[in-house]
Amino acid sequence: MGKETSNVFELAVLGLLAESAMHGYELRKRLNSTLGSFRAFSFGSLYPTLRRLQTAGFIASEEPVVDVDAVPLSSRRSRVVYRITAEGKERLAGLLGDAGPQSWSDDGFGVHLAFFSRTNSEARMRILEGRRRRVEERREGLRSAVTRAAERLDQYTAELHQLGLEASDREVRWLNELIDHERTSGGTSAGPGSGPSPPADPPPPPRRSRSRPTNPP
Amino acid sequence: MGKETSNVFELAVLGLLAESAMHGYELRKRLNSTLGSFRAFSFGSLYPTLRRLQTAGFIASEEPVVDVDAVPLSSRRSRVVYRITAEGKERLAGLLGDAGPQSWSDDGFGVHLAFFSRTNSEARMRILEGRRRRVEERREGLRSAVTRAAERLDQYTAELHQLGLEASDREVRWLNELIDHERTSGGTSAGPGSGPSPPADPPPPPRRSRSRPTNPP
DNA sequence: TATCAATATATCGGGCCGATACATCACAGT
DNA sequence: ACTGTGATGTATCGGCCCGATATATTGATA
Repeated sequence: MGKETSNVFELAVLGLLAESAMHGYELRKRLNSTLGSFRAFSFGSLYPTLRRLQTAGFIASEEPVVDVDAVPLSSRRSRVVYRITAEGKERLAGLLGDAGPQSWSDDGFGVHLAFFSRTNSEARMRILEGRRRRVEERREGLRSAVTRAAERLDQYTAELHQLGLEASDREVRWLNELIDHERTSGGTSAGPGSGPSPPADPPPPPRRSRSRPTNPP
Repeated sequence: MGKETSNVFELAVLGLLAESAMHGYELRKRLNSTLGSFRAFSFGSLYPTLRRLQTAGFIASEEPVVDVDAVPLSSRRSRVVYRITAEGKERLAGLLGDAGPQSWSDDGFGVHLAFFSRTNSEARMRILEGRRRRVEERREGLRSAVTRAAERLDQYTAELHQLGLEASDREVRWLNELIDHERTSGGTSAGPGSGPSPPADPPPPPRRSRSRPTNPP
């Protein structure tokens, strides 16, 4: 009976701790800079999450015990460093491969994307396609919302929805390019249980940005 | 004193009930079609909100009591109709004029915008400018996030942030046009008690349409 | 030394939501 | 007439998430 707490944080925290052990404050900074901009990870969520993960055995806390030597007894408090455990790594692998509904959500998708280099091609595909379906649905909803608002003569709302409609449309096109790229150059490992280790396969960086050159090669 | 529960729902519910009394299910449908697309209003939020508003005296429930006649004792359940009270109307006026932080949030802005025709020009201005500041901040955050992600060679995340950056940029431009329009032709919106204008002067419909990030994942 | 800002950990109240459980009703298929 | 299926309709519960808040410790600055 899986609990399936869902929890977008879980993936984010485990993913970061898998790279290197660190303490809460640092964790939160990285969360908000690296993955951030999607959502603001607050302490009120972080610490409970850390405790949950610790209770579950996915992470362990180590106070940097300097014990004797140079430290009498006070000082040397705070700065609780967390590291991922073996079970945590398994859990992380499971979460990375899980292309469930939470991975198409706005928040979940961003977090999953941030760890795409550690996600196998098949899961990437399912996540991208799921996200696309999700955004297409939103787009259709917006489309009728624009019509409805226009009929109600609510110009303000109509334009706001129009704005969202265009944004959704752009995201769908972006996803199409990503999926295209994934299909042509990423689909080498088809089987689910097949070779899980593409030895040294850096994330196939998809090209993009039609309207904006921004990133010259 | 002021509770300031914030509560985006409060404005949305009061705003709709001010137009006409209706029951929960209908309320939710309108919420999700008229204002919807920003967020999914769920029953798990709606009913507690209704109870809160009722307790506060802002709305009143009326069961369409058919009592005797044609109904033995069972049946004639469900369909609890809610109507706004005098206090509720005052509260609504207060919320409409409140250009606080919650009105620049993604959700809050959409709801406020939906009732712009009943919002006076000054509050509209403050809301639009506040929203613009908010989106500009997000845009700057995204800008540096793109750079950071590019430096980390995380092409996926960099592109996602780029997508959000462009969307934010479009929203800022859209807001600029709205604000421009408001500045040049605003001021015709009346206060709460003023008479309706038969000669037809609906919300000043600004032209153009750009994108809107919805909520950039 | 005093003070300020950043670092760092932690909790609490309350709101919001997905899931779920009930009923009632309209209506189509049989 | 019977049945079942889906829409209508009201409601609650558990759990997560977040803003606000409290409290130390450190480093820099005046």
